[in-house]
Amino acid sequence: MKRDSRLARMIHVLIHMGLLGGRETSETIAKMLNTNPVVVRRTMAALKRKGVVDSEGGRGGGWVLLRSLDDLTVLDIQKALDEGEVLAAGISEDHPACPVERAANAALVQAFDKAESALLDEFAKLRLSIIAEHAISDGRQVIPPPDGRDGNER
Amino acid sequence: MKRDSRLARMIHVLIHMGLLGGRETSETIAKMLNTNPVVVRRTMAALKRKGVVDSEGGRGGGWVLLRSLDDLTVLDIQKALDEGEVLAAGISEDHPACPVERAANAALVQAFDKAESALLDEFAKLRLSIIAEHAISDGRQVIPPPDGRDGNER
DNA sequence: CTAAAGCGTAACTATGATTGTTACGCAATC
DNA sequence: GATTGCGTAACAATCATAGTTACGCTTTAG
Repeated sequence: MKRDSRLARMIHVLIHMGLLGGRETSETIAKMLNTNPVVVRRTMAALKRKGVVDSEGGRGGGWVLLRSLDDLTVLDIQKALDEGEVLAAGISEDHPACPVERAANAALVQAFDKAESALLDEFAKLRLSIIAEHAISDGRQVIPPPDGRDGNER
Repeated sequence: MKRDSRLARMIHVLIHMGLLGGRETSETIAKMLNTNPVVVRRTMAALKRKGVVDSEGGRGGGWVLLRSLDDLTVLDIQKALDEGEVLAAGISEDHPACPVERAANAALVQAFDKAESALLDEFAKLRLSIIAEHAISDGRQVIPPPDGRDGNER
């Protein structure tokens, strides 16, 4: 449990939902992510607020994808999750009045901003539909283990 | 205590050392960073291993800068600290055999790599001597508080 | 040669973030 | 009315950075 994997997990799930095309319960999605339903609801809630998915309670309920995979980019998901900074390194706040600290921070922030722009530009280019196509052509190469497991069960 | 601030702190310290030009004890440096000497030694140890600074024990000991500010870039410090990944987000490892997860991760890694390249490129452009110059001209603008404090004491 | 100054480290605690888990309330459907 | 499923609160587990205390070793002043 080291880095933030919410973006990766949500992309994974949304593509599955787009390919399956129906309604998935948190329980089903939890199995895709090898976790439990509460974690799924927690993260999907952000996507619901931004209109990417919707949920219905009660019998026969679950989650539906509101937009097509072709209409979603990784950037859309990143923004919908509104996590904080994307970069792991940060500035220092030991002596805010020290000119040296201020100059060092200013230089770093400038570099971080350029990197973040580059990242978001790349994210904008990544359509979920394209990733789905790659998954399908990759899936043809993958020989699943006889029992359908992948060595990652509890 | 949120993000990794070691890079920012070390740049701050090295510029001070370059400007002062002498030998600084961990105690003195700790005051610059508003922390204590053990934290300083811990982080400076990495820079010592890479030949950026050297240390001497015993009376009159302390830390010396081995290279000039003009010969050091932020990238040099970043590499010397050999921290792990620079990016906060990561991939998912819930079902390594799932083609969708694999495709999603592959797309993300590609984007992360480009952003990291951009960041390191920027770091390579940032010479510590330039940052020091900015600090000096900024320092002329800053009117220090009468008692020399900056509101960040313990 | 003794004492003080400094680095080098181990060990432990504090803090914060994500993730995992349990429990319970509410809505919808059979 | 019983089951299914979302919505949340509350709490524990895990991990990384940072802070702190303690002790050993080396160097130098006197």
